Amino acid sequence: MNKRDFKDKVYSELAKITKALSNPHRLEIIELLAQGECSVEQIASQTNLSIANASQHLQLLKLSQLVEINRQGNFIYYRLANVNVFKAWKALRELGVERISAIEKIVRDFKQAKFSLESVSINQLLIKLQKGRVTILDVRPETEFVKGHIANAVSIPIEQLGKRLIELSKRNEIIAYCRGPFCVFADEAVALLTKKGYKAIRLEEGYPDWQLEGLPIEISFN
Amino acid sequence: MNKRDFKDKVYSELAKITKALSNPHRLEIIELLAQGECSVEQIASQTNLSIANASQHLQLLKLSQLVEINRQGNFIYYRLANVNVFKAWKALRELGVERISAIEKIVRDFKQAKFSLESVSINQLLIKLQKGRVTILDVRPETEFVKGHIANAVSIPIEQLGKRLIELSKRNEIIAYCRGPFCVFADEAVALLTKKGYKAIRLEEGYPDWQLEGLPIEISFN
DNA sequence: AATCTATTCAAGAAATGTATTGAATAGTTC
DNA sequence: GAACTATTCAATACATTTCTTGAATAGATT
Repeated sequence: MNKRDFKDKVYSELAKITKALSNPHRLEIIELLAQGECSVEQIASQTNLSIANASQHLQLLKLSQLVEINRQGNFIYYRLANVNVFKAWKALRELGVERISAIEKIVRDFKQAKFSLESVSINQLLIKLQKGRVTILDVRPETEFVKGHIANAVSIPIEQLGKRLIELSKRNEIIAYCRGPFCVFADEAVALLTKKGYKAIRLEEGYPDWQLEGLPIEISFN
Repeated sequence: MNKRDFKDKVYSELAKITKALSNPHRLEIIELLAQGECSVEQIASQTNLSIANASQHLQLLKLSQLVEINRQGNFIYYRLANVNVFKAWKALRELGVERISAIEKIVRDFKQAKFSLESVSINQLLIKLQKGRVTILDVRPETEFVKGHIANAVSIPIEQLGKRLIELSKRNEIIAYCRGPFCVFADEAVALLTKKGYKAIRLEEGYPDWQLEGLPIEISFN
């Protein structure tokens, strides 16, 4: 094998992995799995794909060793193969947000119509926590909260928030978080809470980013 | 715009950027540009592409805002748009090296035949530097050395190394480096130096990794 | 063993990505 | 401004990716 053949092989393997990531549905699946493992059906319904199509994408991700499976009863649960998968996803996300004005514009257009554009970063949240008087609110679906959440966070899934406001104290500032910067659950929560007279702001990043930093998390067992 | 449309748009933009990276030639081009800016012709010859084909790939990278151009006289020089492009490339590289045994195997098969598999990391090099008695040797083409290199490194391009051994002292340990983990210039250098009685080992990472860490570099002007 | 259920497979149509070729362009030099 | 040079464009052929549909499979439950 000469040097050129060697290079061609290495880069084409690398491209295979990158190709496995370079599809909108698979990127969304990666973000979803970063919240915790999911069955095929859950993935399909969360991402608006047919079951067969979701399965096909998952096969491809599995082939590229980006996800792994875990059979439990009738269900097959998929999860990210390891933390580097999320790291690569995050690097792409940051590249996207920074470089491609198209994404920024899409996000701004969509949010500006309905939501505040303000947010706090993980580091800013840590400072606020030291000072106290903060409620961390997880507005993802409860299944995701159960699989792992920021330590001491309260779970009120976004679609229940309207009915469960009473559980939140007006004396604390509320920091709402969700799956990540492209997820609007937290924006919806902040919009509702602000309207009802709460002081609320969203966390810029999502649960997987918090977890990646090695910050304290909790997992619910039942 | 509803929430589903919003997600579809965001992820498909993100996928576009990722697609721009997901081709073996474009990944190789990114790595090459991480060494410093290059003209189309240089890129084509380094990557074994036809000029027209290299140009086509570069157009695509430019369209995705991953690279930028700088016209000087007759030549158009391409460079990475910013450091996040290299960061994303690095994240993919690390994902690849760790997850895909195929890459590891290709690297091992190719190198084991000819080269030592030993290497030092950037951190290990920093420790060695404190102790002294180390020569840092840049074996990339001189054009790349000129565009930026590790501070105090000596430049002897790999194809001149045989004739210029006299410039190196046998009293120092020689740390050879090149473009990155997939580049074999440093391995070739270590093989030659070891054969000639020098104590030599390669740096695992490449110049762009060193630069990304914010470690001291030098740029030659002329 | 028969049935059920979640998931995967297989085939085909449509869309997208890639390399090659030769012509076109835009800027430089004479 | 004519000739030159580096780069890009355009058209084509070919390969790859993606979605849809309906059938197949593998494991769990009865």
